[in-house]
Amino acid sequence: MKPVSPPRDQAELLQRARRLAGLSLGDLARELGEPVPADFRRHKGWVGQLIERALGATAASLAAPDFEAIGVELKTLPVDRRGLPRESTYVCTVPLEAIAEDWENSWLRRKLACVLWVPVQAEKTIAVAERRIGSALLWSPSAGEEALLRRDWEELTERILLGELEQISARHGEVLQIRPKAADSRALRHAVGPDGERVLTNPRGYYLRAAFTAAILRRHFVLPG
DNA sequence: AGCTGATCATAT
DNA sequence: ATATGATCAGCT
Repeated sequence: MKPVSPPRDQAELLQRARRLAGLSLGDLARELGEPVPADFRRHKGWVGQLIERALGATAASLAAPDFEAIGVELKTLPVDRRGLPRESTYVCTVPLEAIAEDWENSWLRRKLACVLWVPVQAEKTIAVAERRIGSALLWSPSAGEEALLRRDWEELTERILLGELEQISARHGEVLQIRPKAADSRALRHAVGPDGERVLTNPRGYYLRAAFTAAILRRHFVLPG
């Protein structure tokens, strides 16, 4: 593993990310001295961690952005041959108690304030080492995008506060959804119950629907700059 | 084919 | 234990 220093500013980060465009995962793994898994069944975070190292992410602290000094979060985006996202994107854990926050101060909003999206081919018919990295884009939510996120977040948060978490499924939310996020379905966490009591439930995460990240990619191709 | 609920590895 | 990085795999 060759260490890469953190980028000094956003321009340097973007420049580094653009260099990766067109490289295969095998190329980049070889540069970094990393073995390439045959599939991701037991290596689900492999691509993200490879790109982190390549760009010099400060993987030190947990609750901070990937590039702490310049306030940028890194997300790889698994795309098909057409360049469209195949999967939803995990954002952060859903707080289930002690939720005394509003949208402006929410964990979700902070996480999404500035994101470097790095598209990576993820079609299973392409061998992992042959999958190519796409052109990265540095994104902050537009007013419209933030309004959509906010509406979903406020609706979901209200239901959690009312103790209705068990009634929330992945079908709720237009652009944002809540799904399980844990080692397995036996993992438990405290949450607010229907009568305000403490109950145990599965940990959940916020995910961006693939249609939403597809719109982000589209916007950047339509509106360059 | 797409989506939802479940799951896997690693670091701290 | 709980956060990070996500993809898997069965069902509709």
